Amino acid sequence: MNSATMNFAPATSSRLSVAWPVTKAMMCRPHSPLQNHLLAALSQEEFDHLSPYLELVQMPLGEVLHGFSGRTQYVYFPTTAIVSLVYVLEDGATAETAIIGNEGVLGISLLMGGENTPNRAVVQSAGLGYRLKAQLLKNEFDLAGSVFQILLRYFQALMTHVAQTAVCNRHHTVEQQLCRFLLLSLDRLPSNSITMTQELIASMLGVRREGVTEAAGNLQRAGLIKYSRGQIEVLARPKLEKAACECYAVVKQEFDRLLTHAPRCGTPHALRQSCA
Amino acid sequence: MNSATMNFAPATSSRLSVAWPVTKAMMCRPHSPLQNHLLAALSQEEFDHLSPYLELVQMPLGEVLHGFSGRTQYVYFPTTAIVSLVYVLEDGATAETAIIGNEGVLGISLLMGGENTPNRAVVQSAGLGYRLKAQLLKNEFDLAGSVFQILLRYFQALMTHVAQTAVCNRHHTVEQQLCRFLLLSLDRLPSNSITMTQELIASMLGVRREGVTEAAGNLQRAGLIKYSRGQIEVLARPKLEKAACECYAVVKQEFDRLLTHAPRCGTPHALRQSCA
DNA sequence: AATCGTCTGTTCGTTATCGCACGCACAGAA
DNA sequence: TTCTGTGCGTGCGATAACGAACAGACGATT
Repeated sequence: MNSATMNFAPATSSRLSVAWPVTKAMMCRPHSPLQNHLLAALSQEEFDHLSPYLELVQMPLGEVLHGFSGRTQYVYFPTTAIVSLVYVLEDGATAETAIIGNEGVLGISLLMGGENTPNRAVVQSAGLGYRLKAQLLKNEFDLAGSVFQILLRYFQALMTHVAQTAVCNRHHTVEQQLCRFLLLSLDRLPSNSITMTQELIASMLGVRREGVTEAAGNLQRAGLIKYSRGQIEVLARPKLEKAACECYAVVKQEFDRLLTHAPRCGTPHALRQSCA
Repeated sequence: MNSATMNFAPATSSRLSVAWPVTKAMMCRPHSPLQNHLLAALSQEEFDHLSPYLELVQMPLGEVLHGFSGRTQYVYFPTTAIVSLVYVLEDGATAETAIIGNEGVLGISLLMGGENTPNRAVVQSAGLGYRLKAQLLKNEFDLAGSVFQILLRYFQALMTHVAQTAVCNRHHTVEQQLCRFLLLSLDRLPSNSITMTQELIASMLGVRREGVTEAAGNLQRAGLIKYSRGQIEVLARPKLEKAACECYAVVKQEFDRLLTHAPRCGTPHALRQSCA
């Protein structure tokens, strides 16, 4: 078994052994479902219809939101949390195929006919999010409307993301992929700081922990990042973008292209309407 | 530049330099749109609505059905052809992220808001297919209905396929991936024979031609396959399935699960109605 | 202050794949 | 038949990543 896979191997447990707490910094700002771009992109009418059913939930590091066995009943709209779609091979080896943060929704495939998904969704960065009974959204979905259009656009962008990841896995070095990963994570976080151990990153990228150590060491010596015990700070983002493979830009551009009507996190509700 | 990528490097040309002809064997059987599983799964009413607009087209090897530049106006329903979604990196390196044959449709992402796709679709195995002006299907799509449900299920299965490929790229050997590739191709072909050079397979898998030569040689010595100058014959499919990584089975099962209502290729039209 | 668990740094031998080069075999054309 | 192009086999050094083992460094707990 690949040592980089140990994090997700204990399928019987729903959590990793380590969990970063939800800090006060995460809580002090007023939390609103509108921090999730998809929810923010709904029309006023559709949002009002769903909002009574949105539950604010903590999403601690390592929580497995759904997997092979559990019949998931919720879709999750992360606001400050980041979730990874992790495929688990028979031998326990893992690899991330997509990152879902405040730009997206987790569990959309539940709305498309399947009752479960062939992957696990693991919280990659602790934070908050809103969950919604999947059936409620499915009702909306079945009636079509703008919810429908938005979700489909998102699903397409997600597909691009996954596919680009596949190519990246084949052709790019660990260091390039680390840069891509950090940038994609950064785009879904409010600060320049990422809370994530090298061991966890390794299991996400599907490589050895030592490989991440070496790549991260190079980036740190070059002054692009600074890190210590699970805290990674990005010092020179432009340089990081140059050090990354093109996969990052491709995915980002595709998301921007497809989801430009979704306003950024924190846009006031009133303003939002002018976008419609 | 990776030598395995040369096949798709000349973006100015819409074809590879070599094209296998559409043989008489491909033409002698009566061709019907119902050989495509998605078309066959439509209700009688929806099928009748679309069928006047379906055009039978040849799909010669290497034809680029759509890419970055060309605004594609058609969706393609292959019947005997196989199309690969090929992602092309900046340096010209290529990797396939999905295979589309008579079980699916090419260009569905055009219906979901995007006008182009971030990949190229290259005919991997010459054959026939039906094309349809994308706008016509989009009209159906916008009105919802069972077309809608079917396409979404397919899209989800495709997503699984792509994602599994990403994992496979990361963790499995060339030989395992070759087996997976052959099996997935076989499932979309009527015989035990695959017409494909090792060079082409290499560019699909994103590996060197020599790597395919070595892996294929192993399989041939073990009696699983027999090949000569672009003709690959599968002699022992069960053994091939054992030699493949689990990615093949995962993808196949997911397609079966999501698309069980789509009858097999060649099912008479009358029978088809009983499935609705 | 001492201890312990976790995170990170480093080394070493092994392996898979790469990139390149060359040679052979077969099929169709001259 | 001979020539030529294409497909396939093989060998070789280089490289990236692997697997394993261990050492140091830091933080939290006692």
